[in-house]
Amino acid sequence: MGRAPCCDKASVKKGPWSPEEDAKLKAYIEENGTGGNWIALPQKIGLKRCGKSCRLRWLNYLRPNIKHGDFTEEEEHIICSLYISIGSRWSIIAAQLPGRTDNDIKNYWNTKLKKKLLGKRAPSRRARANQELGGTLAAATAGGSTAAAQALSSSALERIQLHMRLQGLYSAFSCAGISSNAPPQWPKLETTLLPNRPLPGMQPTDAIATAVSVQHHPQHLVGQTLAAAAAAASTSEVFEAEQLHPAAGANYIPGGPDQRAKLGFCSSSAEAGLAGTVEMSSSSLLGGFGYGLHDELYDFIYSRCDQSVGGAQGGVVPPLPELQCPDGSAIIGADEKFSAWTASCDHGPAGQLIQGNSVNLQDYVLGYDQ
DNA sequence: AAATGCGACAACCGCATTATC
DNA sequence: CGATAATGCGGTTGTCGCATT
Repeated sequence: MGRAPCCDKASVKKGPWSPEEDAKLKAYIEENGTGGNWIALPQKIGLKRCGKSCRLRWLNYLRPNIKHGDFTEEEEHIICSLYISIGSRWSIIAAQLPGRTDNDIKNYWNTKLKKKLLGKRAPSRRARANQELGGTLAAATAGGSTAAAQALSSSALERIQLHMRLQGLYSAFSCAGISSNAPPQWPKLETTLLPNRPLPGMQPTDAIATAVSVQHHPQHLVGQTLAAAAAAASTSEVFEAEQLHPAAGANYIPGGPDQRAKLGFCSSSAEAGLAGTVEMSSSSLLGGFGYGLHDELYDFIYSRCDQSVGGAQGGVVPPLPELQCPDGSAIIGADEKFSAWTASCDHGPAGQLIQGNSVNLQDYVLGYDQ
């Protein structure tokens, strides 16, 4: 037997909200609040709407201080950085951008930012490229974990591409001697793959809990903000753990160090001596089983490396498998090859944004706190 | 001028989680 | 402690307007 519907579909109005409906809902909530019961609210005020619909309308459009459109460059930075590190956890990302809703950010990412950063191509070419990339990834693991590569979600591929693109761009700028003294602004995705990682195929519940580690400068507020966001995302387990293991700092990942992978971004090496750490466990952030994108990446990388280069040694990130550029122009493997390729591509505005190897979240946070 | 394609965005749907009884 | 209801969240769809053919 299926789940009971939250409302009577037949008697509920759907589609765009009228100004009258908006006014009714807004007036009631401003005066009385939601009353802690969205389901009953529409009946109270005579709206033929589902409670969920009312909630969505209020949260996304009617509540005070909502901003729409015109995302700033700083906001784009934050969205990209967080997307790389935690994926499509839009509510958490939205928590970093006051006035923005998860729906807004999601739409902005899907319609603009993704294309901007991953490169906009004609649909047919793009579709072909994705197909080729997927096929190449699968082929790269032939004889090994082909299934693991094939199982790599489109979101994972997207983030691999974004990561590679950003790193490629960074390398290109570094090689050119640009911005050597400029403040770091973009994340360098730091992947620390620890040894003794269980092999793919084990039960999800045994899978490694991946942690996103955001290290920050002591006086910066980003930690507080991230902490608030993470707390809101029910990651209190990690924070409690950190309090219990203060000495462990950034290296503490619940569940045992020998079965952990860490994938995230950190501030520049010039900011070494970091005092605070915020960790978000992928077991809560990336899915119920703690088996999410990072694990997919790990599976993919290691299913290849275990055979070809003997796996990771000493926490060194193995090179990504050889890939064919989406336009078919080159076979790429090592970062420098990809850098050369990306440098030759049309990066659009994103290219102007890449200047360093880290992200200065505190600047944005301070700005929005004003 | 009409048809078609495409991008942007609002809204819906279903699942997961949390709260309550 | 289990069942049920309410809420939160992310993916997907529908619709509208603009651009192109």
